Amino acid sequence: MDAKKAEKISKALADPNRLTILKEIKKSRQCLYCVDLNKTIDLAQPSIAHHLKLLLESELVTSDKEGRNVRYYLNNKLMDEYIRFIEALKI
Amino acid sequence: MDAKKAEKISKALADPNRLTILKEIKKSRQCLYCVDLNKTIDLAQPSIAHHLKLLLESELVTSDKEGRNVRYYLNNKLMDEYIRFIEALKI
DNA sequence: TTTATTTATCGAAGTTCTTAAATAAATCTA
DNA sequence: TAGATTTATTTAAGAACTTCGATAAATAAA
Repeated sequence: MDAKKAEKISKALADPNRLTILKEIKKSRQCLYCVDLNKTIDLAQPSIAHHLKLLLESELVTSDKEGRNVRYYLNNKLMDEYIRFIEALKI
Repeated sequence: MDAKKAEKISKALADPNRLTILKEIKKSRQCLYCVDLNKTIDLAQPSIAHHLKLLLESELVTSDKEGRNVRYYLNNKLMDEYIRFIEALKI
């Protein structure tokens, strides 16, 4: 992973609501419907949509559509790559 | 590590110049003088001082003074804690 | 087909971040 | 002590980010 990618992922992780979203996806086991987040997180719907978009753009999460719902998944592989980047910073 | 701390570290990592600084500290083996960064990074001195301050506040780096110079060190232990936080996000 | 539900987009306001010039503070050297 | 070097602080401008209301788009349900 290059620094530009690590920067983007770090940015995606640098917000309390986005960290909460990631935890919620994990809690939901494997996937999560967007509509459920609206109940959990105290933000207006467009704000949540915005955060999900950033998470998707960072590729930390993936998604697919099921009717009018959207399912979100954690990208464990990318998280591992990010971890390896941080590891490589260490002495 | 709690989410608030992880958020702060993520913020510290979410900038290209700060990532470069971390790499330079690593490259310098163990420690780095601030004055050397001014030669390596194409930023004004106050900007570099600002980034170093953020890195110190995140605790990703530590420092000590040697005369009028300042030495910077990577905080490997905190990096490990951060890595564990990311690990815990995975499913 | 009309209505309801879910998600996305646009635009604007407020906040935070990045950067650098000016300058101060600390310490070294001559 | 006077001047040079290194680092920190203040202030301000511009860029980027977060948030939400309004609204659009897509699809499901009645």
